Amino acid sequence: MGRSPCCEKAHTNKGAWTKEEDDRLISYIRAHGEGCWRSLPKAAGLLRCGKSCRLRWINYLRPDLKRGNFSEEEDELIIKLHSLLGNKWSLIAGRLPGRTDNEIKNYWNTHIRRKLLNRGIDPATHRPIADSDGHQINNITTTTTASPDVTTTTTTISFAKTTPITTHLVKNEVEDVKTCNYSPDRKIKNSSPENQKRCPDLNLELRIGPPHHQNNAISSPSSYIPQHQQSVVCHRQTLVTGGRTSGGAIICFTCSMGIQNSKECSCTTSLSGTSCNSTGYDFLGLKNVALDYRSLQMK
DNA sequence: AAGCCTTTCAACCGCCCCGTC
DNA sequence: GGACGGGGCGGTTGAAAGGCT
Repeated sequence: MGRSPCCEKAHTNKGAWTKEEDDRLISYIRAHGEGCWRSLPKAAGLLRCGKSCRLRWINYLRPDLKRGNFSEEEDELIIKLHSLLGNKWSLIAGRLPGRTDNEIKNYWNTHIRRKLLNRGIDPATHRPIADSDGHQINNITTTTTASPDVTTTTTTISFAKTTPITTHLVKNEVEDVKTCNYSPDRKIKNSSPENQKRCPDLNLELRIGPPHHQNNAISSPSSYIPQHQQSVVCHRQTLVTGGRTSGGAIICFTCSMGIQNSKECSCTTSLSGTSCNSTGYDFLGLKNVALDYRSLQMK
């Protein structure tokens, strides 16, 4: 027995929304707020599927939407987040106020993909595209600068036909992702074949800077846990080894993303008052201060 | 001007997760 | 513990707009 359809398809409109339908939806949500999407169309007098109403509201009618072109900063943030999260458009959208997952997804497919290809980067893997012989077509050089608080590595990627691209990576940011089977969304099965396949694609060749030495744990690239052994074990290792330190506090990557003490994290640090919170660790601009994972999803 | 091709993006579809009973 | 319903997500589609010949 299949599940019941979300709406009576025979009596619903499809396709582009009319101004009148938009007005009805807006005025209904203004009056009653977002609620049960299934019953909303009937209550609002719309011949639309509830899901269609939700989509229309979220992607187009919401008052806090930022319309217009993406800025260069937004472009780069999307690229960076995509390299870490993959096609998790809702999570990426959560870091771009006023943008929707659908909008970012479309923008990725129409603009950023091409932009990366022009740079000689495979948009799926974020790795340099190899030539027909399998050789990478670029040169990567790195320089490292150290300040008392943070070690910053500058990676310059040179292409034969394009201008150099320079990325600035804070020490161990990439390492955090490499070693941690981090799953910001519980839909990502850490141990699933799909995810295990995807993790190596997280720009891993850009692992830069000396490995982190903490608590006699993993200290060199060669001692990373083999991928097939990663999962909870890997995660716990990462809690110790993958995080950055600041003032002696060890910062769990997962905590830094605001997911501590969830199923993804069993470390003892707390956002609400101990090490993580006090450090102000800024991962991709994700200041952990008051960062709630739920807020990433925004919707 | 007309026809064809390409690009863009709003909207749909099907699946999955989670909460409730 | 299992069934069910609602909501959310990512992938895909197709109409409209723009560009090119």
